[in-house]
Amino acid sequence: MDFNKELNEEQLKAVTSDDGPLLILAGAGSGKTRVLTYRIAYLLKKGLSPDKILAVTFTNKAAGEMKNRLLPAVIPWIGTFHSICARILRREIEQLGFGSSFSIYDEHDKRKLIEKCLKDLDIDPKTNRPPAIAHMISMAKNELIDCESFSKEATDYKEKIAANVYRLYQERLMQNNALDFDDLLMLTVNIFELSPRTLEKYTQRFQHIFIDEYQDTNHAQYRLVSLLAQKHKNICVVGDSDQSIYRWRGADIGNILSFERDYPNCKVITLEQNYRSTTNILQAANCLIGNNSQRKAKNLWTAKDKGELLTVFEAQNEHHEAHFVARTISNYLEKGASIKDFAVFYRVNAQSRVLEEAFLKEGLSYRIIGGLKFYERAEIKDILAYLRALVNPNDSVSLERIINKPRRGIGETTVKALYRYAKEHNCTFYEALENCAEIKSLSAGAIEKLKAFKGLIDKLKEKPDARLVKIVTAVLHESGYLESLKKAADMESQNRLDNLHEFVSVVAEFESRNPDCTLALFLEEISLISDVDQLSDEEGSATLMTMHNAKGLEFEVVFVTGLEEGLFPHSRSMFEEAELEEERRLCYVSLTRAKKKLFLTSAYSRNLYGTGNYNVKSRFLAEIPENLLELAHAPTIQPNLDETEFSVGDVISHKQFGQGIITELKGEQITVQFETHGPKVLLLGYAPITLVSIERN
DNA sequence: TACATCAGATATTAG
DNA sequence: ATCTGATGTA
Repeated sequence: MDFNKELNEEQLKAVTSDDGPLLILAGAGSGKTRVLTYRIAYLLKKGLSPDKILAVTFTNKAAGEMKNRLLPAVIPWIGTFHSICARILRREIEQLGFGSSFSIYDEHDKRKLIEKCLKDLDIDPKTNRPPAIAHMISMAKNELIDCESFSKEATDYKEKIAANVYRLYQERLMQNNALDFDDLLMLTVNIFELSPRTLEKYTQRFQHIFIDEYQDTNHAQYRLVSLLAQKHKNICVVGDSDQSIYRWRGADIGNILSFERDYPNCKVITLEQNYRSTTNILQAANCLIGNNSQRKAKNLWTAKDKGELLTVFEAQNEHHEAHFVARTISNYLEKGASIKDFAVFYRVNAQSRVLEEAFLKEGLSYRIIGGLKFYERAEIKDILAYLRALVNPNDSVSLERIINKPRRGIGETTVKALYRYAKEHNCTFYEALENCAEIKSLSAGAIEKLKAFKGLIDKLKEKPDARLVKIVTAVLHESGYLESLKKAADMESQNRLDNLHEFVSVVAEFESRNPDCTLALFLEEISLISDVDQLSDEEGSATLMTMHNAKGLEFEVVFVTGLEEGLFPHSRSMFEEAELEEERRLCYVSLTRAKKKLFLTSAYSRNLYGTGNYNVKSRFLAEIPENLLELAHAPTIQPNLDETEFSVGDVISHKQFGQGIITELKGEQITVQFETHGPKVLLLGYAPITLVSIERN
């Protein structure tokens, strides 16, 4: 690393700045990752020991990249907040009464448990929706509010209900020796606040702390950082308030805005030169974000050329839009472009399917980041539940999941009887299973089946030191899981078998990377994996992902799709100013991912979740100066209309524009004179129209 | 008592 | 499209 050669003046200042609090306000594409890694390298060169550093990144992938760049130094404490907290908790959580082999519950497990709590508290899930309650609990945890204080401060009816659920939910988590994602943060803070000795151990160790994407930290993370940094005050945070997009997850933009107040003697360095995008792209982004009132103005600039204009395409519907994207990429490829340089962003995962279809039709290879995640597929969750149950027998959510998978004739009534027994005897679900013979209400047959199940678990548990692959294959075979899928012999089961096969190779691969890894550590790692973590630097495909996942990435050519009111900005976030501004920041993040060329697409009509919508163009399009935009000429398409043929003179009906008469037919283009909207050119095969009457001479 | 089947509600963004 | 709850059946 040649600091003087590879860094600009401000970057160099940031890298070589003295000890003490340091705030780096880094605009999009201003080289913040580089600055962060170089600063760490600089400190190492000055003699700082690598194990005195704590570096928090937003994804594990970013952590991996940083590690690679810093080779040969090995920095043991680099990771996301969640993975670092999990690591601390494995060592310290016994202070709070949990066991160190706790399970980590994902959103799905959490929802199951909350639904169960509602049932036990006799709360109607129709009037008190589990997701809403889960959200309230999650927000409370992010604010470090425990159920006692939550209960005390609950004023309205809904809050009081949520407070009761919170209490029971927390109780159940403890019984199951399980933590949800929010607990990882909250409990770590709790330990540090309860035990000054423990805190001392870590503040002593972490002489230099680095936090990336500081604008997206929530209160719990903020508190954690404050506690850890209080001793040495060598805290370097990097972020950009214009890129804060996780308010809905508790992120508080105020954390970065008040850093200077929190650390009065801090040094502030602003990085305003963008090295990524063309002037046009950057100007578009700057103008857009200028519409936010809650922000500190800054002037992001680039030395690059103007580059091309941003291309706007207004599609008839989502298929047309997807086709445009795929076709446009094809055209680039014919001219020699490389497919890995293309990315398509969308607001909601549900948009990906149509894009996927278009890519398949066009013969383009693509990969989708996020969406239906590998580890969320039922069969994978099943095998993971087995593994979790082996590590943590208290985990009743996992036990219940597998108790009748594959079918062993243990039904709902039996499971309920076990829960009742556990409650009456104040013991765990597993202990109820152990003592199932004592349960009066169970038939001899049911008891036999339960005993057989418990025997299976115990047998699998016998080899805790075996190799991971061995344990996994033993689970798959001895549980009868594989066999039952093979017997089913339909397409879906075959698919599941393939996925399980893939899972075994994931395990094998993991094991070869971490030779003496335990099952518990393996489980922890995969529950904290993020979507972008799985994004490899693959050469042969375009990337499809949500705008949220795009944070921190860059591509030569970017398509931002679905620029329609109600979708982007999303209907759930367009009526409150703070939420709307977050949508705009999300748009800003999306635009600034592009290096050379940006396409912005929208559709007149869009089918989402099975119902049609007619949307107007997103306000974000209007916020970009017109002189930076050009309209796309639609690429040639193959009309895919077969049943109905149209002729000049026919009356057609369009859901948005109403009735109209066809005045011209030219190839796949039809011109329609609408009664109320005037003339429009629509594309046959994509236009959402139906024939009303035929008027031909 | 377990399980197949069907109708009906429900759906942002994510570690 | 996917999951839940109700209903019918062995």
